[in-house]
Amino acid sequence: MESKEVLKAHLAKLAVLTDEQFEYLFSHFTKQTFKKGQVIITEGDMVNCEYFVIRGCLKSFSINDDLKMFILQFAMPTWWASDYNALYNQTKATINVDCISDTEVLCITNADREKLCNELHQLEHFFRWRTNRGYVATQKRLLSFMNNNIKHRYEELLKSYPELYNTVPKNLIAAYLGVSRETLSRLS
Amino acid sequence: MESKEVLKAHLAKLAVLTDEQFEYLFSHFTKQTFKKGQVIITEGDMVNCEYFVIRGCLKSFSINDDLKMFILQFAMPTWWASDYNALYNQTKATINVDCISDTEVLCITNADREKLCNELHQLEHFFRWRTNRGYVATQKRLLSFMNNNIKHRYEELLKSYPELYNTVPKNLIAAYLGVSRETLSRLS
DNA sequence: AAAGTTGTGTGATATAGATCACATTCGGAA
DNA sequence: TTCCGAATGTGATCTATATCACACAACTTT
Repeated sequence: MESKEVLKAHLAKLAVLTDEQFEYLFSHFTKQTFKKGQVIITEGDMVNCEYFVIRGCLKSFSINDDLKMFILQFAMPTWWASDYNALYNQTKATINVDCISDTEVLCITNADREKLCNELHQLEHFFRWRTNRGYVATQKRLLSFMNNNIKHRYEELLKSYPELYNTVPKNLIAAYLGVSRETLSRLS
Repeated sequence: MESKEVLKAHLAKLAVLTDEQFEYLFSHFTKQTFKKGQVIITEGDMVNCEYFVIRGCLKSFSINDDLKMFILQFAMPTWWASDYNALYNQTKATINVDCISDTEVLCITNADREKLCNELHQLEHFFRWRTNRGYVATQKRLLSFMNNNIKHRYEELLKSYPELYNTVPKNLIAAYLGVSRETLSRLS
């Protein structure tokens, strides 16, 4: 399936758009490809775009003062990624985004998204629901952190995203779960 | 200031609405008052409404298998609260909401919010941005959990919400920060 | 004012997970 | 095919925080 079709099918789940409307909004996206390990957003830089993953896998992450990495999000195909704090508030990035594997994305600027949301009520509806879902998912993750032990969280993660088990090295899974790779390895 | 004025001023920060439009949407809200300790949402129940706090303070929280409470959110005046996971997906509540002090709220049903968002593009815009902010705030909290020690997180919280220091007992602050009250007490 | 209830401080001990150290396996590049 | 770095497993400590236990202060309620 072509990237255009992937986006169209994705939008159709939450928004009703005519073909003309879709063609119009699609003209605001640009296709980009990256190699494994390439960096897309670097801490400290300004952020202008968000990325819709077509193929491959991204991670967004931060490095703390002790040089420990924490992964905020993996982004598999049909997921969106950016530093939303920086993007929405037009401030410098506080997180990084890079490629876990060779990746193809569709990219749209913050300004274009806002313009399109203003022009197309249905698109504003789509983006409201995308954020609603992200908000609820992040709250759930916070609750899981506080309420469940690591083993439980690991099993929960693998149940929700079985594809991660083979795609993503264990040290990255550990960085997502917020434990050391040694502890993850000892789980069972 | 009357509750109607509070909501109007709050909406005006992100949406442009005529007086008629505001009156129309306000007619969908109902005013409710609760006493300190009263429960608004109970785990396991269905959730139909979300609440805009006018006066007082709410907390949303979960209790895990070890009977430990984790506070997902405090809701001070002009904050919104509900179990959004349950509300958006029309499933049973997994968190509780109750009153830290005597509280007055404006209440709107999920169905009415969706209806109004569909009728008024500007309101959909408002709710998209409200969730955007909530999403970013929750991500920041997750990052702070992983990257900062308790003392740092406590100071960060008091800097962001100094009113909590005198309003909310320390055991609840501990439950929000995800530490025992003893550890919080030993901090400085 | 007495009595219960809720909130807070602090010592002693227990424990989950981090950290350090090293061995082993695996997959890609020369 | 060999070599090197990345990924993984596992033992031996270390440490931050939880847990238990108690004292006391600060409120409500009667």
